[in-house]
Amino acid sequence: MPREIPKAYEPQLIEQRWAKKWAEENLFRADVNAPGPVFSIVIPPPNVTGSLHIGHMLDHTEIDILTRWRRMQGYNTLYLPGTDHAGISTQRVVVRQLAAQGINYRDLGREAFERKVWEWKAESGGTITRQMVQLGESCDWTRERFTLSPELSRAVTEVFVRLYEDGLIYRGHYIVNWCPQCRTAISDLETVHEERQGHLWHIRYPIVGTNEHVVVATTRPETMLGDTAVAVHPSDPRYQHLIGKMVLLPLMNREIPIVDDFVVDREFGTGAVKVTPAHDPNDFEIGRRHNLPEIDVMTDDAKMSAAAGKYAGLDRFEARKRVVADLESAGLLEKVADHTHAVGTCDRCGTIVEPRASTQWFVKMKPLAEPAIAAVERGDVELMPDNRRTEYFEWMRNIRDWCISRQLWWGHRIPAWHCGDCKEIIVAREAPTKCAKCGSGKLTQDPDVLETWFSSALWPFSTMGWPDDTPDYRKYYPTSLLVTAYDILFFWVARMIMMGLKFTGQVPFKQVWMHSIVRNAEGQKMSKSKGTGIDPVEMNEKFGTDAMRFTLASMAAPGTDIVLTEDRILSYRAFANKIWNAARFVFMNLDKYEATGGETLEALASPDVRAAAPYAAGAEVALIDRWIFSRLARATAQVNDALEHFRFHEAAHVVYHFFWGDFCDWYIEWVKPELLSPDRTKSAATWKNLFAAFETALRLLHPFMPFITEELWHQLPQRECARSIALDRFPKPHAERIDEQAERQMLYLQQLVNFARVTRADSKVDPKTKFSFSVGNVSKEYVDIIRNNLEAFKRLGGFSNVDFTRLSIAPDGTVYRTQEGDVGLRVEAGFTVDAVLITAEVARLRKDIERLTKDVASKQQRLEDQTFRSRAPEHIVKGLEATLAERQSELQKLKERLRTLEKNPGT
RNA sequence: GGGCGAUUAGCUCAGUGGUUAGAGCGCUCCCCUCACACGGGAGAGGUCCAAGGUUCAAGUCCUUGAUCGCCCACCA
Repeated sequence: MPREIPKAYEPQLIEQRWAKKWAEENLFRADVNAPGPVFSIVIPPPNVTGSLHIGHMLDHTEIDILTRWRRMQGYNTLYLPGTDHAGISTQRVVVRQLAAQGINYRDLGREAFERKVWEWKAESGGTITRQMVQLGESCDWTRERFTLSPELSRAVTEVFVRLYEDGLIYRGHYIVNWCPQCRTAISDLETVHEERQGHLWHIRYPIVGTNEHVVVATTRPETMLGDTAVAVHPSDPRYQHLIGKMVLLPLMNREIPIVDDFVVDREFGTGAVKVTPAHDPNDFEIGRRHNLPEIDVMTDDAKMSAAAGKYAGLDRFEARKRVVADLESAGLLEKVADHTHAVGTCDRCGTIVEPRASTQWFVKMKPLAEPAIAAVERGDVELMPDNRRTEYFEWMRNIRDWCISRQLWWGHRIPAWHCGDCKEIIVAREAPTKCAKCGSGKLTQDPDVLETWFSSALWPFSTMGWPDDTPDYRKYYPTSLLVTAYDILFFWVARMIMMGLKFTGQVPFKQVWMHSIVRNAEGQKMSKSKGTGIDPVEMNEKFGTDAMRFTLASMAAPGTDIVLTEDRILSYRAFANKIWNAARFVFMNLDKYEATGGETLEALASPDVRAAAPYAAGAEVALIDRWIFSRLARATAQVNDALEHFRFHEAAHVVYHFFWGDFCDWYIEWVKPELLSPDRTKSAATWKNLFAAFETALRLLHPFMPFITEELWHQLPQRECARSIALDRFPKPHAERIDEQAERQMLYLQQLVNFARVTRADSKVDPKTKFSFSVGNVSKEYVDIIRNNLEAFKRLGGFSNVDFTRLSIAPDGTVYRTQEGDVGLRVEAGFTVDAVLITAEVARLRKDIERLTKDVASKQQRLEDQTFRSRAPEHIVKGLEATLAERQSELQKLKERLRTLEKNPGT
């Protein structure tokens, strides 16, 4: 029955179909009872608000390639999908949406708002998982997780309570980074420092009871409204006499002391610093040491508060202008200098963060960090690439306590209750009914939620059912590998290691592979919101997911960031098209073969066709078949090795060149006529070999291009694992099929064919022009090779006949060149050599001679060098000697050829 | 202020101390040959950022510098 294969490869027609089927059939469902070593991997959970961007696509491509590869190798595989509730991001999205409807979320109230978010999540929260299904990612959808689900929330509460009980969580009043837009505290990591052009204002503070003043310098003049001291260095001679005196705070007319403190840098500014304990981390510490009051002069949304006197109600930057203007008119502004400094901005919204004293929950990190450092030092967790280890250690050794509370409504509510009567704080797994201390029933739960990364830190074990001891947990934890971009090493990876060790006593994953970030042509991080990104969904629709995956894999070399361009994707789409058409060739010929009564398909389709390859038609296996299976075995081994080491680009490169270069350009072209040969023995053997090679190549390609390989696989008359190629086995490296001799001999024939093509191209004759080929002083081995492969050799080289009778190279040859050592050949062409050929040939000869002469000279010199001979390993010296001999002989022949041409330009 | 990375063909990038430094795209020439013009064939194109050093041998290791980029950092 003829197979219907559309002429052009159209990924749109096949990808959706398979994606749907794979998901519907739960094809990639993990089974704890299945045999094989475990390969488990949890997805870095994308934001539930999100849609797939190019970074996810890279991440997921790498994960899916590895997962499919391991699965095909017989591993018990789990790729666990899920999403993150993404506290701030999600809340912002819904707040904005409500605002668009004219609703202020605060008016709605907490519970109603939370309901709105859940509604929103139910409606539009699944975008990214839908996209993942469309991409055909081989994850187990029955195990999909969400950080804010009841199950995972239970794990979060458990962790919080235990950390609190262990004294590792505390509530305290400190300076935190406050985002006035998100109206919450954010962690140090969520604060992005940006260099900004600003000013340094020098302000005179009059000293009480004198006509003197002290000049302080500040980048944030509006905070002076909250100043409670001026500080100088204890041993600064300029200010010794002022320590202990009072200054009159301008504009506020408040008397504040001059204190001495070691943190003051005498070199900076004037050496005197205004102290605003409520709005600066340094000042906060000074305030603590000197018992200074804190005056918070701002509100949650960074307007000036009542404490700012007449500036109350102004936006902080407006207040800055007014304060500066007022100081100036009071004659208290000494000077304004340009000053570049780092300004903290909110990771999520870009708003300038306000350092602000506030009461928050913190995790004490040192005790958690120590074992996590040790685990990486021991190699229990392998961080790769290696240079990331340094970063990790550096950060972990200088780790600071982690502010985990957020003034948001969307997230895990902190499991702490405040007693309205005695102010006791009760941290518990379940809501208490009365105060543990005073028995009061007036308990209110802490309003704050935990920051998103707190629950993410538990992801590798919370997803496995922890704190229960579940079969999944026992089977798949610790996970085998984490694949993620390097930019969340601190946010996520480090915290997972700490939490994993603390709560499971094990590392959460054995290996971490941190890949690069994808950038656009301008080198910026791709971002949908900035419009600078390549949208992977669009690209997938345009070029196909397979092409997109292959492109990303081919560019995923470690070290540098990836710059993605459309023409690159296009070239891998062409590769997919090539695969498609190779398959068409196979299938069309198979139809013809069947129609002419060829061997039954059963023979070809037998499961062990691939195991027993290569096949012989007669007494011996043909050179071409030995060769292709050797190449295939080599490619397989290389792919395995590359993937073991996360060298996706190398693996992609290998399969690309195997399939296109070896399989299509040479193998298929070579065996073409034999497929329909009337000699049934021959055609049957050829078919078996072609089948085995093609089918194996599809399996080799499958992890990289799952859709096209699945589609074509199902057109094959194969029987084993008929359900999906993804459940079949990955090719074996078959070391016994690697055949150096066959590869060398094939290379020789390829060179001869290539030589004929060059001659044809240079001479500008009709490409169909046939040459007659004559063998010169070719050794018997190679004469036999030509003889044994005569049909293909003549066809691919375009030779009308091959003359084996001459035993020496004729001096009147039209074209003459050497290839293999002493091997020569001669081509007689049935055309008149014209000037173009001569010119081209002479030019090339001269160039080659020049290059070779230099090369030979340098090699001779090397070999004469006694130090080289005595110190270099023997195989290097021997190799060099052999190469030199080869080059010398080649050079000699080129020179002869040049002389012939010059002497006899007419021939 | 620390730390990290990059600099190789026109472009985007590989390159694991060793013998003539590679790929894809682009470019030039020829070919719509019955799987594929998303194709076939043949080419051109590189003082590997600079200067020193280590080594028998350096694109590769070391030092310094230049340029670009990133990360970390409470200097007002």
